[in-house]
Amino acid sequence: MIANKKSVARLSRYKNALHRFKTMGLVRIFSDNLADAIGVTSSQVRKDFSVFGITGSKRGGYQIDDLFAQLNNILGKDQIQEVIIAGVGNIGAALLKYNGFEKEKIKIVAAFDIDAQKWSDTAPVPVYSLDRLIPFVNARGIKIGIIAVPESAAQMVFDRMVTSGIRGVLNFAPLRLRSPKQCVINSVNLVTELENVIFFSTSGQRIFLGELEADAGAHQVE
Amino acid sequence: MIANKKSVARLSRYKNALHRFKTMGLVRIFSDNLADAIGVTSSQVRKDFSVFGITGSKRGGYQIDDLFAQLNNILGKDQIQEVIIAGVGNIGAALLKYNGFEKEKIKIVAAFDIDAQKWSDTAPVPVYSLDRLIPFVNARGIKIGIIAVPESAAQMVFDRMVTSGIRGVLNFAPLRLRSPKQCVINSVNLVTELENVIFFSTSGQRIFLGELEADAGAHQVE
DNA sequence: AAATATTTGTGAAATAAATAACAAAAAAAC
DNA sequence: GTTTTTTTGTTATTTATTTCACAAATATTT
Repeated sequence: MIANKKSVARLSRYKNALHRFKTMGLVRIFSDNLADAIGVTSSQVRKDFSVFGITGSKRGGYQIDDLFAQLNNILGKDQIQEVIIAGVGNIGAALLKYNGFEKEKIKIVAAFDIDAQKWSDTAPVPVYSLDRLIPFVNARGIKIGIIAVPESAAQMVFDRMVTSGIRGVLNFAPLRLRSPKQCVINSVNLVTELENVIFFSTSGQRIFLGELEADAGAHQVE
Repeated sequence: MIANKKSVARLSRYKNALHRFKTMGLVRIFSDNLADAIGVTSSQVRKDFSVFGITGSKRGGYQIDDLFAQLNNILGKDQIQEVIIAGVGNIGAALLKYNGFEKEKIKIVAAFDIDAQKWSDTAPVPVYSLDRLIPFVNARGIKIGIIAVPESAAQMVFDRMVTSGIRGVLNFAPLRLRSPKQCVINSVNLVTELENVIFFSTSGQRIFLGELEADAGAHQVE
């Protein structure tokens, strides 16, 4: 099984589309439908499934419930994933309130901030001092963290996360994090994402965009 | 000039690193330094520059000020880009307050929401009824929009944006937008980004991650 | 029950992207 | 002023990803 980042991201998108097909009352689905729903080719869908060992039935397509279960299994949805956030500023606070995670069995169990004003034991998701990050993560065995602190604090926070046993980080700070220990990092830079839109919609680069059904989902409709 | 999404995203990252080098007092820089700063190879840096027609001096490297100006020029930073947001929920509100856009000459000039409670003419960035989106964008000639509304409203909002003349959209709703008119779409799905981290940090996929210095910046440090 | 139509699964081919390699240029050293 | 060293710019190579194409399988129709 040789997965790449894009194929995993697509699995997530298939699952999303699948959910909508299911609510529409469908029971089975074909690679063609999924392809159309997320904007890739049907070959791509089948190849992705092949990579992850997902199989359907020839001529019969895929049973939605079954496919859904397989995707959830691959994406680690058999159990709730506990996640922590460092930084309760604009982005951190938005993620805390965001209700899209819950239905994906992702649970933000705590947030940490340097600002005492933000601390709260009683909030729906408690907010603690950054000093409590390491013991908390250690004690709870949390493996995933989100970095939503300013750039200047990001490396320090990341170091603490890695020290405390976190193995994967979603990073919103615009810099390259470094660590002596192994840790998966996925960085999202909102400014860059917007700059991309600006570049491709204002430059004469139209021709090449059609092929740009890329990672984050950039595409051009005709 | 054959740009792809990744190369444009990297330009943005080079610029960021460059800014830090400049504040450190440096005047010139080599492809090696930039590569190290953002985590790619120096070949990649030079190749990117080559694609966009950026040149330095052999053995002399690049003058930071000059390079900075060229990058800004390519990324359309010679003039302020006016942007609107649809949806003032968690993510929309966070983006409104986010101060990372301003220094990139991106200005959010208005937001639109269906909820009258959120309307305000006097806020730093005014929030209007969604009904005012089309005339506002039309009158001001806005070309870039951000979609931060729930999935169920996203297609409708997108249609209005395209109708009103918007040519590029940064979309946070988890679905594929469709339009009969040409429009650049860049979709960011926060759940998917986090799922990616979870997948690669919990599965035994370590081996392939090293090569995964991908689009959104995912990488694994040793 | 046989014939037909459709869709999967997967290697092969094509395309795209990243890295390596190195000649040419220009600082720096001598 | 010549030699040496270093770094760019670009072409060639390698690696990664997507698409094509079609045999094999199985619903559906007759």
